Amino acid sequence: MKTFLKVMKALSDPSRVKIMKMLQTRVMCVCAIKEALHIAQSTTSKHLKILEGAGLITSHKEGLWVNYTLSDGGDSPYAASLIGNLKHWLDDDPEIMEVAEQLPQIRRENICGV
Amino acid sequence: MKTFLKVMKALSDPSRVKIMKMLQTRVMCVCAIKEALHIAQSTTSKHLKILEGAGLITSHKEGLWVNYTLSDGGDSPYAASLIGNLKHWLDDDPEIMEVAEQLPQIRRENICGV
DNA sequence: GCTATATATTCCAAAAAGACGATATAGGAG
DNA sequence: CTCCTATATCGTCTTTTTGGAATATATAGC
Repeated sequence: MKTFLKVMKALSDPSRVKIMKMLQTRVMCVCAIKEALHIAQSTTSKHLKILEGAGLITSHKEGLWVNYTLSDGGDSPYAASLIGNLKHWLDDDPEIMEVAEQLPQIRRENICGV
Repeated sequence: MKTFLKVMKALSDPSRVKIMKMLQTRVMCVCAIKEALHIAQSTTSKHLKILEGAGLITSHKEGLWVNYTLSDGGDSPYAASLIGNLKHWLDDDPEIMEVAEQLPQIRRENICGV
């Protein structure tokens, strides 16, 4: 029950859903996600932690950065199912499309001090 | 996005998940659900409204009672998917099993004034 | 009409979630 | 070691969610 609720709660917030949809396109570090969503860095970190705790995403350190990717869902069947469904869900949603459109311009080189 | 979030939020609460699982077994009126979950009647009504608003359940008046059943998911593809998945999810969950076990004893005739 | 019962709604207090600034930690560069 | 940058955590505030008592609504029976 707990693992199920974690997945549902994690996907109950628009920012976190947007993060999931962005990570479908490509790997992103915290600063890129924060820039894409126009939210504070601390807020971004917290959202990522919730998604990771639900088994929906995984983090990989790369020097100073932390890259986040979609999880393979191995931790939780609930996460696996939702990850799969989200691949084709919400693609025509206005909010998601808006984020997706500006995504190519969000590059780590332009945000972080390289 | 909104309809998706509604489904996720609706399923983010243990009582509401239990209601979904009980309705898989049979139709239930408000008083039976309240009795099965040991929660107040107003709380029960509110949970049911949230589930109904998400397209996960539907209500049918039968005289003084209101019977709730699982929705067919026609309103929302997200609801439809989750309704389907929940059919085989959480069957071995301790909390769900506890509720399921006492379900046969919860009959309207024993609770309401007939 | 009146009474009783099932459900819905309102109101309020407690708990949880969300956002942000400030601070702490970690890892690279010099 | 020191400085700088990316990320995580903490403290605080605001907003939302939750639960229940009280009240309102609806329907059946008389």
